[in-house]
Amino acid sequence: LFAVQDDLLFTVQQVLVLLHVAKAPLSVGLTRERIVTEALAVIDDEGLGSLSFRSLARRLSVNPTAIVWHVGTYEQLLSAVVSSTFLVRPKHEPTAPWQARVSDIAHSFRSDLHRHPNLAQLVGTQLATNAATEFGVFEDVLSALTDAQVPDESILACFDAFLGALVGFVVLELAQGPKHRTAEWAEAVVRKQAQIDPTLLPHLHKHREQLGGHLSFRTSSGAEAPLDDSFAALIRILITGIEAAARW
Amino acid sequence: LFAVQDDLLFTVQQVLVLLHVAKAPLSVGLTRERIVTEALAVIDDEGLGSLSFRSLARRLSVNPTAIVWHVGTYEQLLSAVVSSTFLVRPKHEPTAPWQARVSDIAHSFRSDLHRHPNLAQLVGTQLATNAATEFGVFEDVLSALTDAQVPDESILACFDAFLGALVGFVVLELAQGPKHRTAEWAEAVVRKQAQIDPTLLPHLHKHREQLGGHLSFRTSSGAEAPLDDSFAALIRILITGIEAAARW
DNA sequence: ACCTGAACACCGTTCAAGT
DNA sequence: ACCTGAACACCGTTCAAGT
Repeated sequence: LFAVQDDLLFTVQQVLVLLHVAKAPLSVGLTRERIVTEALAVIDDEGLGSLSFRSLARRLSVNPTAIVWHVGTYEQLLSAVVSSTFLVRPKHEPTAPWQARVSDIAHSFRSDLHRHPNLAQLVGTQLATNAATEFGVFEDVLSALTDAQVPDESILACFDAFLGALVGFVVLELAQGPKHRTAEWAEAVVRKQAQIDPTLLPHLHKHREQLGGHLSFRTSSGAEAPLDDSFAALIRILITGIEAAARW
Repeated sequence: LFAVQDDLLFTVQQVLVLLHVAKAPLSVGLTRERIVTEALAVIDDEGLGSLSFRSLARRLSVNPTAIVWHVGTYEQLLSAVVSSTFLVRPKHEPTAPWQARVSDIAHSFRSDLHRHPNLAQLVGTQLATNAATEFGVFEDVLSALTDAQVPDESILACFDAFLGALVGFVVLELAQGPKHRTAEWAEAVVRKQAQIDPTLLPHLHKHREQLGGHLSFRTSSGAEAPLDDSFAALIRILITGIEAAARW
């Protein structure tokens, strides 16, 4: 009995906490986790613009300030939501060739973000997630680059290049159109494409039929019209580019 | 005199407008252009978070609703600011090899955005700029890809891949850290890096000394600590990747 | 420890009114 | 045409107070 004294002391503390809770039945059982989950649901269903402490508070039937107590500032809530989405991530066994592993990582990241399109603008702009995300993916990428025989002097530059291109592409792919007057805007975009001058912009004019669905010319987000072929091309380009980096 | 009747009629209208203005000396001479310029100044100096119709109105000594009348909604103001930044862009003469031209485009885009780092989050998330931006750059990219002998079936996929990687990388590079408690956050990031397990994450552990300045591990934005080497690596990777795309 | 409630200093947007 | 002013329906965050 005396041998477990430390454990007992700790238990006494826990009991005191429990009594405290019992004395205060107004505690609604609000958790940081519940808040983050609900916030993600709001972002997915209604968009980032509809998320606020006050709207969250209404859905959770609590006072807005109760949320502040749990998650801190609004900025911290957002980065908590982002990192909660990318927490679980299977570490790849390094049996397959590095090209296949890199391609796997890329496609799985993209489908993760496509599941929460409204999160893209946060991933692109928030540096705050750096402290929270798991390191597994980054180990996998670095392992693949090592297997690709990229020299040590340039391996981290290639690391940045790959991750930046990958994440950046998907973020841009999922960029959103304007909230209001989308119809007029879409018309304006199409009208401007129709006016492409054959002599001034011959190459754009040559491919003008297919241009509509591509970057800087499309009228719908990647959430509705995913750029599958373009992403496949990017991965292919990156892989052959990294293959060449072994001879730098 | 009668031959220029149309012109005269138009002039009469203009005179009426001028009289109208003369009768209303309260018109402060507020222009859409002045508003956009001032908005960009606010974004550059104090960050996007400090920009609002009301703060702009104070700086311009007008009523907030006067701004609404000129630029429309807040969202439209933002996309006006973005497109105003990327309006002037010299068209490259297609004399140099396509690799050099593509590299030029990439570096000039990056230095443009580095001049306005706080604009990056808008470029990454706004699709609305599509209607406003000049088509010159896109023609140049497509021209380069044609010279690279990328087949017609995959040229637009490569177009997306290149632009997405380029713009996406720079947007991520310029991502901002948290506004408050940046010191504690930076400590947390560094502390987590120090705890990298050599057996679980061997590759990260091997390069742990250099990791601090790179994507997903840095504590400062690309505005303060630009990722020059990483960007150079990206361009090199993309170019050799596109070279291979000719044989797809 | 966990939550309420009031208060503060903000927002974008609409709409009627002035000149 | 261009701008003011009031009003509406929102915000995040602080801080004292309750249990």
